Amino acid sequence: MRYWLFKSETSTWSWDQQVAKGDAGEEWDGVRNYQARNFMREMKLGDRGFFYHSQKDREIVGIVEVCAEAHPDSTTDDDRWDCVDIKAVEPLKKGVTLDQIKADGRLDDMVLVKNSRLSVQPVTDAEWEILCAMGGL
DNA sequence: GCCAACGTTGGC
DNA sequence: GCCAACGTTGGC
Repeated sequence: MRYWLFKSETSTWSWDQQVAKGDAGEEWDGVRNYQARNFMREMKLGDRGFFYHSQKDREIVGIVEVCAEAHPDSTTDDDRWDCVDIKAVEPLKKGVTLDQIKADGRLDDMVLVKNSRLSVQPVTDAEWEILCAMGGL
């Protein structure tokens, strides 16, 4: 299984909205970036990811699971854009902020730190372990 | 609200 | 195929 990170601005699509969808999950649509799309195409059922709130909060708030592999994005007719569906698994006991991540030292190579604009990105096994621990899981 | 970084578009 | 112009994202 591989690990990922999904970024969303709170006012656009929040963790609470994701949780409200339950096990049915929801399309991670609206991505119009080739790198992000390519990562979604690599995702497999059961892969897990962090749900990150960008802009105002800037913290990882929960864990999600891929519940549908890449398919056409229903919000556009442009066949270049695919997306996956994800469902909420559990919230972190304590959110992990970008400040904490930058201060840690072990996480300096995270895509979140190096390429802050990429909205869907891979997370390594080591990074996953560290972040789960920081989140109280 | 500003601006740096990045990606995309389109003229040549 | 290069690169200038433009638009968007997201940290600060």
